Amino acid sequence: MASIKDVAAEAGVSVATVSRVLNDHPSVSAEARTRVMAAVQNLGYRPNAVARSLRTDQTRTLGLVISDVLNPYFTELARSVEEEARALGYSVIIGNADERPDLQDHHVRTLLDRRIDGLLVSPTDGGSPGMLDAARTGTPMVFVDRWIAGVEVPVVRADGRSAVRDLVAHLHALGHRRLAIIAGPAATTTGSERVHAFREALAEHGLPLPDAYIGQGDFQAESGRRVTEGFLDLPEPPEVVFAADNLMALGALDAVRARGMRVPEDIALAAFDDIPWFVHTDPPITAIAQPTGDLGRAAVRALVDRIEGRPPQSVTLPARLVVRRSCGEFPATNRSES
Amino acid sequence: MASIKDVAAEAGVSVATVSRVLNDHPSVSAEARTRVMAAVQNLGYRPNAVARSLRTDQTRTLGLVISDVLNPYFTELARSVEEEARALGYSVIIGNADERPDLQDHHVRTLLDRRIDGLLVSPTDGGSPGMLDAARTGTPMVFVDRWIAGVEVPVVRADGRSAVRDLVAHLHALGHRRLAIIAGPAATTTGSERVHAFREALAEHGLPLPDAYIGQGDFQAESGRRVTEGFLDLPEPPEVVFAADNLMALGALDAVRARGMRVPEDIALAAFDDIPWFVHTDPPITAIAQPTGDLGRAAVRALVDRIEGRPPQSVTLPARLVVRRSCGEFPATNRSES
DNA sequence: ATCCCTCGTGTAATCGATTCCACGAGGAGG
DNA sequence: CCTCCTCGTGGAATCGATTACACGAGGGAT
Repeated sequence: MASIKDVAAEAGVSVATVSRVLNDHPSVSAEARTRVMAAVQNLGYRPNAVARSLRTDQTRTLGLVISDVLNPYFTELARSVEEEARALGYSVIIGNADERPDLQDHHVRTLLDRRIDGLLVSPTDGGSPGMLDAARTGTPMVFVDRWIAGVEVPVVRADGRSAVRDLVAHLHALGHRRLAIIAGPAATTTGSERVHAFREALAEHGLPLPDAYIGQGDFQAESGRRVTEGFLDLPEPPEVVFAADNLMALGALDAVRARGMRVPEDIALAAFDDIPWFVHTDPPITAIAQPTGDLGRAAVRALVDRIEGRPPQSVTLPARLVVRRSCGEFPATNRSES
Repeated sequence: MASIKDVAAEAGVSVATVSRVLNDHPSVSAEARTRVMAAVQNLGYRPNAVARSLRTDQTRTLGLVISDVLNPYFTELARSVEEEARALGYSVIIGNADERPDLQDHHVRTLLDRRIDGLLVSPTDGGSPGMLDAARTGTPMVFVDRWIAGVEVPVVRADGRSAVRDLVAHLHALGHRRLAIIAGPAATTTGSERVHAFREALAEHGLPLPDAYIGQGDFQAESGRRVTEGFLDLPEPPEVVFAADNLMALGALDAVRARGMRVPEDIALAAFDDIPWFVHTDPPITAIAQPTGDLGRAAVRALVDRIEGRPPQSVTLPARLVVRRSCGEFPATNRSES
């Protein structure tokens, strides 16, 4: 592969001049410029990003460590992150933690070894050692979706509290009183916050949230199935199951169906995170939709601000309730479909 | 951030010795080794992958350019690719082409600039200039899922022909005679091959595939919707719509539903590519399942073989039909569910 | 005519690693 | 006791870029 030296030789100038042309530095004669351009064309020369990064100490690359690529919410997030980053002249390297702290750590370390300019993380647990190190040693970093308390890092996330309140009001109005939740891991903020918001919303209607109605999941489909089976085995099973993410809702649906029961006649179902398929499931699933694209874009902007020396800002965007049919229906009401 | 020089100073040895310890070269005294290890610990030193890559001319990184991250098929593929690559000591950088040739080219170029060791591509079109260049100049490369004729690159893909034959037999047995297909872009192999296989299978039953029953889609949901509307507007609409990927099936479902029609009573639906949600759609969708994980792993192994100087092999794995309820039901039959 | 700038260019240092080569110490063999 | 290896080590070149510094040519002001 042709290097800058080859270009210099071909154009009959020094490597310094070639470099100046490539980075369009002002003091290069028009003649030298055209000769260099021609040589670049002839040789099909492309600058070696590795060498450039070594010298300039910047890679124009962002790392994104997400909890689970198979979760449509995170893939949409990844997509918007890449889009915005590209618009700002950065590339993105995605690391998939699969909800495993050790994998998360592996990716953070690998990304740091590659000297990425900044890191976007949706932490899987309370913070793996490598990640905390990175935050402490001053690697530009922004948390997205989930965050870790006590770490000085901007956070870009959705606030689901008012949407959860809307959901509970909706369920209450439909006559449901025994509501259960499939929670995410308590070590994640989204895991604990959603339970918290749910409990508070229930309290507003004078409803309890007994321990038996809090199932411990891990944001994966299999745990949704397992927890739902537990609920159905209870002497007094809940009337509603609220899954804290879309994959656990999928698992819950599997479990309900395996028992030959129907949604919403036998049991109602709602989920946090909305995805296109929820419109076509049987029945269409009522969900809380996050402004995923906006979240991703805001996170990139915050990170790039931090990298380029501007003060980054934490951002919180509201989520909203999308009512469908999985919790039952009013005789006549206007329901929204996305 | 500490460099190898700092470690050398701290340990009281030369950088050469430090490097030897790090790459466990045999001729280093036990004493020097422990001193270096201690220094590494103290300083929290991590080798700079950028510098190492510049010197050794290898990045231990694979590039993966996929057609659309939002398509669950490709995200599953990406996941298995990353997994296998990690097991073999490589990282993966994913580029999302969004079915756009210009974006595909952007990613191929960016990845090449980063001097990745090899490239896994699922080409969006007949081959963008950058990609053909890469293939010609000898960048280790493997096509996955889709490929380009006439380019000397190993291909790892699924063969859907027998599954399509099974599907058509199933549809025929259910009494359907007017079968339509929503095709992918003709420039992609998966776009044209699936139509071809469908047409051949129809011919075996003496059924025609009129032009009006071939809709031109682009593997995105919106095109599935548009094409399906066209089918429904026909004087004699088809009895079955076969979508060449899962997103177009989603669009088709949208269109059918918007007309207030039901699947399979009013029109049957089948799709290429199976995804977990198809079990829970209304109705569950009959689909052709590819061995996605195996495909991803085989592709990585082929690419790494090529990179490390072993002869790479093309691989073709069979896809299989998964019958559900979206095409209608027999009075009594054994249907499989995943 | 002299001085001083500005402009275009080249030489060489540098980034952080790897690795070839040279060198000295010590042991084995004659 | 001398020679020859082997082993552990360090010096320095190298990968491909960027960039500080030096330098010579040419133009404007005095």
